[in-house]
Amino acid sequence: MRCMELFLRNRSIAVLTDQERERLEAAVAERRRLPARATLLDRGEHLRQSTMLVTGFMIRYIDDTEGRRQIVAFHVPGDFVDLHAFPLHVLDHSIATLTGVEIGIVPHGALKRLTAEDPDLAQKLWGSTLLDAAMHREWLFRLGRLDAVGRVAHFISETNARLAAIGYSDGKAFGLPINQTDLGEITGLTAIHVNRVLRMLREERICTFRSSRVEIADLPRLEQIGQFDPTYLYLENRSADPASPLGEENSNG
Amino acid sequence: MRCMELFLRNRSIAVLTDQERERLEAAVAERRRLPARATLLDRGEHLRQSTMLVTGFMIRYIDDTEGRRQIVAFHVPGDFVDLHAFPLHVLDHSIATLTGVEIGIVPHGALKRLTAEDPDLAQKLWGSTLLDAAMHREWLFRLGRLDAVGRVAHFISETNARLAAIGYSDGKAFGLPINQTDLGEITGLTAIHVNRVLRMLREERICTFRSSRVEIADLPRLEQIGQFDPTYLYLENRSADPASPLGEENSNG
DNA sequence: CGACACGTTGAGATATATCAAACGTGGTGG
DNA sequence: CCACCACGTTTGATATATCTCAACGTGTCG
Repeated sequence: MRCMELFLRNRSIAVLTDQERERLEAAVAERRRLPARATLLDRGEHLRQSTMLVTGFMIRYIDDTEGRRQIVAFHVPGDFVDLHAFPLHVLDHSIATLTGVEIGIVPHGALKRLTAEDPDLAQKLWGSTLLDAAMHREWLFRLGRLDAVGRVAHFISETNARLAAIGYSDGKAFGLPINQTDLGEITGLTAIHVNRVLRMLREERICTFRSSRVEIADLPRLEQIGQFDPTYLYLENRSADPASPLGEENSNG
Repeated sequence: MRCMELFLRNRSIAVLTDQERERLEAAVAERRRLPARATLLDRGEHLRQSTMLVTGFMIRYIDDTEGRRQIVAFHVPGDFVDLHAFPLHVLDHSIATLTGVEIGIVPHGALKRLTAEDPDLAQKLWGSTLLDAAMHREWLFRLGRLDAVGRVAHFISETNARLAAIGYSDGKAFGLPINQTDLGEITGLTAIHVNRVLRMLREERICTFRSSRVEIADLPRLEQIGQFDPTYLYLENRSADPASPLGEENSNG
């Protein structure tokens, strides 16, 4: 797949023209693979390039003084994982892979040229980083206002919607290559409590999460428990682009 | 004071040239006052302008289904409160004043022109919205990984650092015009528990918060309890710009 | 002076964390 | 092919942080 294939797919703001997508594709200097559970970069590093996630899953996180981490973002294919390093230069958090990934490297010099030449594209790139900020805010809501079940339900609902937008979920089932510890680091819970929450969701016939696969039995109920309202994702519609050649290749464990 | 006086003051990324600041100042179409505890805009509104906060304090927040709100951002003078509405058009949260405020209104048309003509300025504006995103991430860390005392200590430390950067704190005391309920909505706690946390901080001689004024007795201790590391604020240095004509005018109740 | 917002305190309930242990299960080496 | 190991999951018992409910105090402003 081409690097920029999924970038901003199905987002209502910042719809890329074919030409813009072409230009971004041309800005990719290098394509690389990384193994699962590898650190891409650490907090404080100075960056001269940004990373487009083409396949696989990544996270951004902040460690506390005892080394326990808080995951602050979960990334899916098509996410420009650290585009914010272009204006910011130094990042305040670390980035790691969850699965094996394919990434495209875009040098900041190329971005500088692109954005200087094309203010519309610049604004769309800007907008794409603000989608992450919108997600951060929703995560703040999740941590600050929802209880354990709500948080897990919210995360699953959100991920379902995001994956559906890029053709990785059919709307009720998808591969989610994380374990219960990760889920705890996302939702601010212990892995043990996550386990109990998952059992509850399973027993209530709302949703199951086993061997890296989510199956949603009762989506309305799940979204209601998570108080999930997808407007903050700025999605065009909630189904995948049928032109997008994505099948069942996403169930990686 | 001029509208853009404090914008990006003492931030290590995105240092504005005098000319850039002048241009932004010229883009201000209107200056306005709003009373305390007033809604500036509601989630979902379509915006054609953005708001520079000149004096006073504002918040951004998301309501849950029962109307309890989670504050997702706290804004101080010099913050471009909803600049992200320029690329995003529609916001996913509401914005309100805490105190009476003076604001400067900047039409998106003017921003469109400025950013098209001046890619460097565009990148700095972009960067300024990413500072908010960095703060969101730190807030996620706060909610996800810190206990009640830690969260309150972190917020006070952060606010101290931000206010010091614009000359509103001398490094250990500042006006903070919020009540304990607000503090609970920021830290994901009940007002009652915030009260107990504050008592603890007071009794331990770390910090007091009374009648809208914070006095920090033991800053290292406070910052350690809050695991506060200010790198995510991207501050040039931690003291105020001495050229900035700010005195004791900030203790509003 | 009374009303109202905000702060303070106490007692009890509850959600989540912690500690400890057992249970798969897939992968690896013998 | 089997034994074993590492990792993730599951469960139980107990501890603890925070919430909830209820009441009372305090200051400010009309």
